[in-house]
Amino acid sequence: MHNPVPQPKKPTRIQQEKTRAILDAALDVFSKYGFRGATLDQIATAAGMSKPNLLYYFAGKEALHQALLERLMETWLEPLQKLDAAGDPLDEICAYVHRKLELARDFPRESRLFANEIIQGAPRIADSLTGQLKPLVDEKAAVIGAWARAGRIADVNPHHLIFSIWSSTQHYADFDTQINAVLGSAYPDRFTDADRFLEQMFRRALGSGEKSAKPVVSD
Amino acid sequence: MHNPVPQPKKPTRIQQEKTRAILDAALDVFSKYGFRGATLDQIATAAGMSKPNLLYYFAGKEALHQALLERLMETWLEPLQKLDAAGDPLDEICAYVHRKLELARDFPRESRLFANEIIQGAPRIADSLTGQLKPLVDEKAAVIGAWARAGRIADVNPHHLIFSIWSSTQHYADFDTQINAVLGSAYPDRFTDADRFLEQMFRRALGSGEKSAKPVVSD
Amino acid sequence: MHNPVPQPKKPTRIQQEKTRAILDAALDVFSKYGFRGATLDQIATAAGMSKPNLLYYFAGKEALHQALLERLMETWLEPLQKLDAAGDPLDEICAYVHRKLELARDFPRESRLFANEIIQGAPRIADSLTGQLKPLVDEKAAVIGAWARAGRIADVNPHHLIFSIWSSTQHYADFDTQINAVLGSAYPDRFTDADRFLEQMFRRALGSGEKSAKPVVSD
Amino acid sequence: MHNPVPQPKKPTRIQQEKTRAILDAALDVFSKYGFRGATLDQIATAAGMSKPNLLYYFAGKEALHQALLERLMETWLEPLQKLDAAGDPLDEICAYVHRKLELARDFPRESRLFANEIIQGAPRIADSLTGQLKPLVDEKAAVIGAWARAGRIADVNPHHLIFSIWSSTQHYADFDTQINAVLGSAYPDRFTDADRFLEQMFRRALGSGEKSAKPVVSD
DNA sequence: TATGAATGAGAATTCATTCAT
DNA sequence: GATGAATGAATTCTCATTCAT
Repeated sequence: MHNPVPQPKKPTRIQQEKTRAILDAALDVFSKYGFRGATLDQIATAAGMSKPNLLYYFAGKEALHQALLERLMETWLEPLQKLDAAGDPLDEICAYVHRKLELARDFPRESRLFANEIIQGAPRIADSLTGQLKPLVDEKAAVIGAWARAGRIADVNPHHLIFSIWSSTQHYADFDTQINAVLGSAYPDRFTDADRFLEQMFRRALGSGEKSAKPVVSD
Repeated sequence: MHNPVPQPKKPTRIQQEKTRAILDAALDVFSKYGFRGATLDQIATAAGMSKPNLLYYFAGKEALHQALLERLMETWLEPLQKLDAAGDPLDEICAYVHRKLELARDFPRESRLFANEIIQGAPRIADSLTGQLKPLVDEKAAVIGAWARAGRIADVNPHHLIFSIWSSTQHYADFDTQINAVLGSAYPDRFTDADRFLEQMFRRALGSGEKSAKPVVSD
Repeated sequence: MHNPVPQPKKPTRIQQEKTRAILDAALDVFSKYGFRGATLDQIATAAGMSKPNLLYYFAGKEALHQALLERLMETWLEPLQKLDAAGDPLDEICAYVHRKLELARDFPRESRLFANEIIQGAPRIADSLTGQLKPLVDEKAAVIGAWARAGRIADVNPHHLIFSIWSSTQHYADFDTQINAVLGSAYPDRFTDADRFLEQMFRRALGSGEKSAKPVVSD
Repeated sequence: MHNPVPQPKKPTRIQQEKTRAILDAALDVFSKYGFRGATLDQIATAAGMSKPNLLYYFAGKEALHQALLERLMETWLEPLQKLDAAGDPLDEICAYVHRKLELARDFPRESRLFANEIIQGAPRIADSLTGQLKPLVDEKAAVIGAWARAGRIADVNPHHLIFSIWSSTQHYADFDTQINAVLGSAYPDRFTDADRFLEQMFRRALGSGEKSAKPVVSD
């Protein structure tokens, strides 16, 4: 009965623009208020259109949220996918940390949307977690585990290492408000410092002890 | 107009019990669904009473949420307050990590309530952040900074160190669903492994290089 | 989440009255406009209360409609259930016709509600049709069939006889508007004439030929 | 303001085809869901065109429904019009029954559309009922009445006889769902049996008693 | 003609809060 | 203290209709 813009062929220019505008507005609102807290009114207003018009492009609130999450998942998995078993262990891991931090800096709304969803039990994304995320994490954890067993990095639990990378980077997006409150808005360039700190931390934590090839120069 | 609890002097036992039950139920529901997603019906049912009865004890949804957050703030600040400038730097920091992880394990609902609030811009807790949290963090950051400058720990940015401790520990409460999805429900005792991993990580990251007093033997 | 008047014990007086008023109003409106055509606004207004108040007693439009249909089914089956295999065939059948016509006269709204539901494919009552109605009809059709085979009534198809009784009696309720238009509102006492006509018709149709025991005196 | 079909002179073939398609689709949908329950979306989809396109041919939902009813009325009156005062009374009446049953078999959607309209108070067809239907019925009732007074058929109330013919035949279209539920989908050829039954019934009911010219042999 | 786009007027339902007992 | 009853203000979603091309 609903007519979700039948575009078996090619989406019109106007469709693309509107869709983009809606998704952007929805990301804004959902990431700020959560699924239940967000209202279509807010989103429609933010997207510069009427509510029925918004519903002309997306079947409903749920569908809109879903569309956001789906687009998000790819972006979210990509940094870890790039972790290369053939690369230098420490460099690979630090590069991963770096990419994740960039994501937090450049896509904080996406990060918060994701965080909101997970915190509330992932009712709308649970499948992707076990279907896409888990296999990828297991695969990369195996890579890291192999590095550790080979003595190329310190002997750490790979899964928990990944968790600590996730949390310490995403924190800058998700808990932005708190960081602002603590650092003050005058604090310049928190991401540069965060990047430096995290690289230093993970490099030292994982470096195989005494022979830290690349001594981190902090400050 | 509203008469929260008539006698400020001695709250009846019944009053205390009811209040306790309501706060517990509210914590359950708010932490799971967020402020807007939670309904007084859910909370009242979970607390085993009628909605009007609940509203006899708390002036409204907002007030109930506020009460939870206020109680929470103390608990939340305590571990950091215990960080002792006079203690051994590494031990103090590791003890802090440990206490935070215990909080995440023992009070995951509180952690999620807090996370929900922060992610959504802390509309109801902003004052506490700048009024209570910031001063404390600044104070302890100064302590850590002094340790670093004295060469007693590695030269790290104290604020970002604190952020990384917060995030990597709270992650086990806030992103519990995701961790479950990745580790599988069969994974035993994730907190033990997390504790071991985090201690190892922070000890290596902060240890002043070659003379790591307490070499952590994981596994 | 919904609190459909938790009356595990005994419904309050006020509950009974309101429930009664709502069901009555709903019958009015549903029978006149069909399920989709009826609005809760209409029903609530007709019941003399606000829409949310109505929804305090019934979980929703669907549930309200369902409640009506369920109450209806009993009433609707009763006349046929009374058809007694041990009675005089013609008398039994004529009594059934009579009872059905009385129902049409006294409960036209119920009849129209039922008709509306059936005409539209019985989406909300299909189960009752095959679960309750069919067995009963089959049973009574067997009785009639036995009478016919025994030569106690004319040899008619019992199922189609039942259909003709249903249709010719319910017609006076369901097609009331049309009958009014044809007969004019001045026509007195259409049910008396209908009763006389139907009794005559079925008696002659079923009477075993020449020896019509009870000659019908029409006019 | 609205320009239904510009050229009243020669409707294009395309116009005719579209109009036909729309009316057919509308009949489908209206007869199944009632006026309020039907949506233009459904109808447009069923007619294989867009909603605005449909509205190019018909001024609105109301107008479309009206158009259907008007076309219907002729078809609906025809069988009764053919009742010939000069024919054999019993044969004429049975032929009428037969034609009505054929209509029910061949045009069940039309029958249900009509039934829906009447049951809901005929808000959109009341005029036709008193303007066209009533005169015709009165005329034919007079014919039947004359036959009865002349002793050519049993002495029955002509109007109620007509009602019983209407109801017992249309029942097979309008209450199709119920009949299916009772007879089961395996029941073959219900219209043949219905025809036999109804002919038998009306012939016996109207036959002038002892000298039933054409004894009906059922089964 | 035809259709993608847009919308205002409902309609169902939810929910925090108030009232009365 | 406690609760059944009630409601106004949303909030999501539907749908007939209109607009612009």
